[in-house]
Amino acid sequence: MDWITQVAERLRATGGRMTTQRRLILETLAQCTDHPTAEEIYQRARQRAPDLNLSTVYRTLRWLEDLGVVGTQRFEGERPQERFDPAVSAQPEHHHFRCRLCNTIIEFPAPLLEVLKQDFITHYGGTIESASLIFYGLCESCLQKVETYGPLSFNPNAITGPHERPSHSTGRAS
Amino acid sequence: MDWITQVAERLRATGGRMTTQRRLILETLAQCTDHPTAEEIYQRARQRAPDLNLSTVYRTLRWLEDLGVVGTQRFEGERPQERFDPAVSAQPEHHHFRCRLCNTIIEFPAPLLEVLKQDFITHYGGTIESASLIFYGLCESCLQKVETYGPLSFNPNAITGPHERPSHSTGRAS
DNA sequence: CCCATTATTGCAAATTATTTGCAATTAGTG
DNA sequence: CACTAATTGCAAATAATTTGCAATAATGGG
Repeated sequence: MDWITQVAERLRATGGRMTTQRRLILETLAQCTDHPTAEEIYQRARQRAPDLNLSTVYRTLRWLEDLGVVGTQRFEGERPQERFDPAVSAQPEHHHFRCRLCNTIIEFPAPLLEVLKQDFITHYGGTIESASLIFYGLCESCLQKVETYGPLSFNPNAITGPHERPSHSTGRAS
Repeated sequence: MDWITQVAERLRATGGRMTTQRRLILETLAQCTDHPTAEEIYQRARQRAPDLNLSTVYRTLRWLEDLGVVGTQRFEGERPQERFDPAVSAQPEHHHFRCRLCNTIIEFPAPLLEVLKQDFITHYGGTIESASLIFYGLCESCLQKVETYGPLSFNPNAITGPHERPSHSTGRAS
């Protein structure tokens, strides 16, 4: 039984219905190798069904999130939007590296994290149900480029001082 | 030299000016033991200067963020808003545990994370410049309560099925 | 110590991501 | 095939955050 049928089954079990739109969104997700935003998923799915609506995409994504079929991530330095991670059901515990220059995301397992969790509980008590670990840095290929050509001028995280932020200025012409 | 003077100095160094509002916001931040939202900082600061404006709070916070004086965090399951962390300059590398029931945040150091970073680089190359680690679970005191009284009914993360999300419904009366 | 320069503020309006009410549609059931 | 309730599309509502602009205020120089 393939992934979509599996999801459909879980859906039925709770009184849900498998619709054309939901199938389309599931198929779109199945083809993703990245971490798209709701808008991106909408655009990709829309190529096959132009009258698909963005609300439907959001509703479907929230539903999949509740089902644990997709995960959500927020990355620093981005517009305050959510990215969806179609890979959670395949590899429940994976984490993310994000390249500050090319924005590539690398998913990696971190079994050692269990030790960190245990450490935490030993000190503070309680229980840990889930964990989110994100590394930020340069991926190998961007690192090479920087080493070859020197620091790239469009570095989005460059600190420019208090009154001149890269994207959001204080409202004065510079 | 205290923290505020230090920040002020860095500000001057880049052509910035220390204003009443900025000092007020800095003082407010210095008293925080939690991770407030911009709105919360605004409300607290406003008690001493009622005509302070929310935009000013945002602008000041972004400026402090660029300076590395405050950090920002987004927690799962919250409205898509940012929380600000006044503790970053004091302890640059600390991480967060968030209790799913009482929302308490515990900050903890994780020296072992260095091993994880090294692990990653060994496998994938590149460099790691920063890391964000968040644990979600129950804090010791909520765990006790749950063990004593049974699962709490208001569990905000409870999975309720596809068509009935806790907060955002699909638009149908249930 | 006052003035000029220019960073900063307050305000209101704009943006952006996301959610929601509702009438029309449609999947699944008998 | 008809019925019922889940789902959709649409448009409008929220909510967090940013921005343009005129007015204000901090600093450096006379």
